[in-house]
Order: sequence, then C-alpha cells, then structure tokens
Amino acid sequence: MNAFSVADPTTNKSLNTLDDWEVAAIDLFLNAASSFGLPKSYGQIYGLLFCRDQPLAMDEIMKLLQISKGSASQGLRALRQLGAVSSVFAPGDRKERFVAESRLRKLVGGFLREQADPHLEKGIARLKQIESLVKNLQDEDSRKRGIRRHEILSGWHRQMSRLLPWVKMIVGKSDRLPKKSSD
Amino acid sequence: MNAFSVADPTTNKSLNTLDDWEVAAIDLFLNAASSFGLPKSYGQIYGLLFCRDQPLAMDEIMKLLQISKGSASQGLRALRQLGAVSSVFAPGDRKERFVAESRLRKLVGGFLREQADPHLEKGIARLKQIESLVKNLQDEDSRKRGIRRHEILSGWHRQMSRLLPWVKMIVGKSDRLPKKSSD
DNA sequence: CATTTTGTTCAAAAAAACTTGAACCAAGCT
DNA sequence: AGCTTGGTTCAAGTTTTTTTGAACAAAATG
Repeated sequence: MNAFSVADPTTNKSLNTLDDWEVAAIDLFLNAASSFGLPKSYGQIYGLLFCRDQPLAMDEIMKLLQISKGSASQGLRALRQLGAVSSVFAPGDRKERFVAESRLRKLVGGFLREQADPHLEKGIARLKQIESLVKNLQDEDSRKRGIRRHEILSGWHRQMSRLLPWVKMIVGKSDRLPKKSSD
Repeated sequence: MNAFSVADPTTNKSLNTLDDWEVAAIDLFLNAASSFGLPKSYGQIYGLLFCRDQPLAMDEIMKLLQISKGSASQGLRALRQLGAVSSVFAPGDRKERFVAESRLRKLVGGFLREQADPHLEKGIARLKQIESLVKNLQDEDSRKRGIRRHEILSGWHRQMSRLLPWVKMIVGKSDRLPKKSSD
C-alpha cells in the first residue's frame, strides 16, 4: 500500500535522503565506532538515529545507509544490547522503530558494562592461572621473578577496577547540556 | 663469535624457552592488546619483555615468540613510540636490546597521548565541519535539529577532554606496589 | 673493499573482521 | 490454510588488517 511515498513531493524529504551534515555526523560515528573496536556499520546506524528526532524502522535505516538487512539487524541488536538504542512500537503498526540514546552517561555505562567489565572478569581468571603456574616453579630465582610479575599485574588489575567507577562519575557530570528542560 | 651460546648447557635455559607462566602472561597481553585495538603481535612482544628481567634482542624475541623479522621490527618500533618499551645497548655490543616499561602510569600516558589525543583533535575538526554545514541549512526545523545535535556532540567532546587528565591522575596513584625500594 | 651483522621496508600472502543475501521463522491478515 | 510482512540467522563473499620474508640499507669487521 502507498506505492508513491518515495516520490511524493509533499512527504518530508528527510525520510528518504540524508542532509550533508548528517552524512558528516554519521561518518564521525563510523570513525568513533571503529576506534572503540566496534564494527563501522554500528557507528553508522547509531549516527543516523542520533541525527533524527523521529524513530526509524529497519527498512528506512537500510535504505538511508545503503546497508544490507543482515547488517541492520545485527547492528541494531548489538546497539540495543549496549544500551545505545532503544526500540519503540508505533501503536497499531507492526514495525519496530529505533531511537538513539543520547545521554553520554548511559552510553559510557553500557560500553563499560558490556566491554570493559567482562575483560576485567577474564583478567581475574588469567591472573589466578598465572599465580598457580608460578607457584610450581622449582628454580628459586624464576619463581621470585614470576611472583613479582604476578604482583604487578594484580596491581594493574586493581587500578583498572578502581578507575571505571570514576569514569562513570566524571562523565555523568553535566551531561546533555541543560536547555528545553528535560529529565 | 661465540657460536655455542645457544646450545651451551650452562647457559640460563630461559634464554631459549618460555616457562608456562610466561606463555600464559604473553597470552594475557595478546588479548589485552587486541582489546585496545593494537595488533596481537605487539601484545606478545610486550608481554615477553614484561616477563623478563634481562633486556632481549630482536632475534631472541623472534625465536621465543616464533614471529617474523618484520613483525618484530614493526612491533618494537610501535611499542617504543607508545613508550611501552625502551632500548638499551649493552656496551661493546652492536645489538639493540629491549626492556618493557612496567609502570602503568607511563603505559596509560603513552596510550592516551598516541591514541586518544589524536582522536580528540580530529573530533574538533569534524565538529567544525558539521557546524558549518548546519548553518547553511534553509529549513528552519532542520537547522534547529542540526544545531541541537552539534551542541550535544560538543558537550560530549568537552567531557571526554575533561576525563583524560583524571584517568592519568587516578591510574598514577600507588603504581607498581612498593617493595624492594625502587624509584 | 668485501663480508658479516643488525635492522628496516614493503609487496604479497594469510588471517581476521565485516557484510551480504537467501533461506528461514513467526505473526498477522484474508 | 495460504499469503504477506517484519525480522533473524548464518554460510559464503568481500574488505581490512596483520604477518611474512626477501630485498635493501647502514654500520662494523677484517
């Protein structure tokens, strides 16, 4: 139904094309994503949603960014998992539509929760493994050296753990400049 | 000269083989490197040097880690650039030998300087570009939206900039547990 | 100066990461 | 039930990144 919406001149054109500034912003997020170790398409999708006021459906995202169904689906899933997008259902419409989370605090929190915390967890296991291997060393000097290294690594681990809460704190301050009173 | 050192049984065997705990530690660094967006071989090289008290030359690193000349050379260059390893010259020996920096503060500092700071710099340029594109928009509502997004991004940029000094501060505290009085 | 040692460079090979699209599933409609 | 729509999955294809190793350069040796 409604086969004309694409060419209809009365339709908001921003539904079918990207403004230049949007292209630039999307590119910014594309680069940001890869420097955080996330696939570029995640950055593009997030960037597009970030630019828009209205929620977008998957097929609109695919068309605007020229990416495949698979990328869109996987990207949206991952972004939701990170808490970077959330979905809304327009009443009486079966399509799921997406909006970007634009509070830095939330974005950072999600990233730390999904990426940093698991690494720290794995780190604990690895440290234990190293510790037990070191304990079994026969040679006195080698064992001393191994113990020393294990101590250093444990210290690093502790420091990184202490750092993360501070990151959340500091980034939380004065998020999303006040204006047009909201949350 | 000295063609025997490799096979000499009186030589410290750790010059030719890796202990189990060292293998585990190297693997830890391999994983850490890739989660920081650095090639795995950089992590291996750093990890090996981190484990050792004595400086190692490039050919020893190649043999112990079974990596190519090219990887070793490039990895060592990059690690030196990051301030993660430094080189020493044994007097009367033409070989360059390498040691790992093991103060977390220095490692983090180097990483931020080489990786984070450049990104923030580029961010400024991108933000300016977006700002100028937004200014030229004709449609009132679109321009408002663009301006709003630019403000949000500027706020994020500012917050990230404020964060980095704190990271250096916090990580600097009580680095390299005291013991055996050093620095 | 020819040779050996040490280390760099870079094009090509290998490996890893990302994207695609067709097959598939589930839910709503007629 | 059969058809259509919205969405997921995953094997295969593409792109990007990393590694390799042979050719090269520089410096010491004899």
